[in-house]
Amino acid sequence: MAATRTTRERWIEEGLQALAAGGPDAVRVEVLAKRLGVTKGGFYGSFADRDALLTAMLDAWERESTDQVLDQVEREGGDPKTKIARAGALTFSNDRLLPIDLAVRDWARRDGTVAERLRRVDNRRMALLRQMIGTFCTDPDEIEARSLLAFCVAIGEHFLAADHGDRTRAQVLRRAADLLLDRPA
Amino acid sequence: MAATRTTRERWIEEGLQALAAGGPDAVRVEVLAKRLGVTKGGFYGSFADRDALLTAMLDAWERESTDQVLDQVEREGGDPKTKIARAGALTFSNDRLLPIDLAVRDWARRDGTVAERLRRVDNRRMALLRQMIGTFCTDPDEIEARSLLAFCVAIGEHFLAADHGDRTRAQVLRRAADLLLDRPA
DNA sequence: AATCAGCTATACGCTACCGTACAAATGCAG
DNA sequence: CTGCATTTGTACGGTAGCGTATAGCTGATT
Repeated sequence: MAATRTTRERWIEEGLQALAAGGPDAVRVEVLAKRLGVTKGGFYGSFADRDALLTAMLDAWERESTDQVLDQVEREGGDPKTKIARAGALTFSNDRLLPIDLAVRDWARRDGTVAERLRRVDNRRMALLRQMIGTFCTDPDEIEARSLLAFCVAIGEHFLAADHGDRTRAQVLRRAADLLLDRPA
Repeated sequence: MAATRTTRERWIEEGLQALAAGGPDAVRVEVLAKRLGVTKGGFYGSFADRDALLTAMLDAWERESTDQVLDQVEREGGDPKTKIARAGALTFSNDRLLPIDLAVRDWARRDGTVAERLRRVDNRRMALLRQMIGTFCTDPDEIEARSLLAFCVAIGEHFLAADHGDRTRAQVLRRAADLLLDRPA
């Protein structure tokens, strides 16, 4: 084969960038082509249509945000708190994955199949959070509540525009994490 | 004048519904016209262009989610906890306002002027939260952290797809609220 | 070097929109 | 009832995007 697989991945990657920057409506074949420095001619050799690209993008995103992150966490080892902290950092402090993640979340509100994928991803992340919070908290209901709070703040933070007076957002977040993780102020 | 003002508001309302259902890209003049049972002919009598409608929609949303909610809360009175709870309910349990709110949040990530409006709205809501949490918490840093947590969970909840085993989302949220508001389990 | 799969450019038809122009309908003021 | 302002329908030109067809190019295999 000549050079099949390089380009298919480049369409997906460029599509994910467009998704992150402008939502699913911004994923336009001709725009991606221009950004890749080609015309859309070859696109339909790799994908049946625009929808097939969107599906492939979601496949790539799902794989990258679960297995890939979890594999890396396991490989690097460490105690539970360290591991979960690293898993969080790999997703929510990742300049590449975070904007895609947020875009997918909004997309999921309008598309059932996207919501289904997001559910799979979020369930794996919640499992990690439960595990981490379970290291210092015994009541299962409270573990669940704290995990939800932690997840919601990790996501919701980016959808919130409020100021905090003298404090920076990062300072307030640090204090919030202290509360959730039962660390003394 | 014949019937100028009735229709302008109907365009805005239909636009907000479209925004809630499909994001800003779904606000299309010809689509709204069809849904209103007219053609787009009259649209350009009320609005210079599509962008003017988007601005008017944001004006209406901003007014409705701040002054209007706060006025109603003040009118009905009650102690601080009751008032803030009602303010929250008027926004986040409002089948009309909530989807618009979420759509605006995603929009704000991509548009500076929208982000600026959201900032104004969120700051007023945060002020309410601080006030409520200040009734039982004295450390200002902790008030800020708890307020942020509360706000993030109110928003983030809707961008999260995770399950909770036997529990319902509502049950977990109740327990999370207990934690944030220092209510014993 | 010849071959051939697979990318690339170009051109086409089609649809959905935007914004404009203008004539017809409509409904209120006097 | 008449006149006038405003809305409405229709038609138009223009842009952007999808998906198809097809011919040209390119680089790996033989």
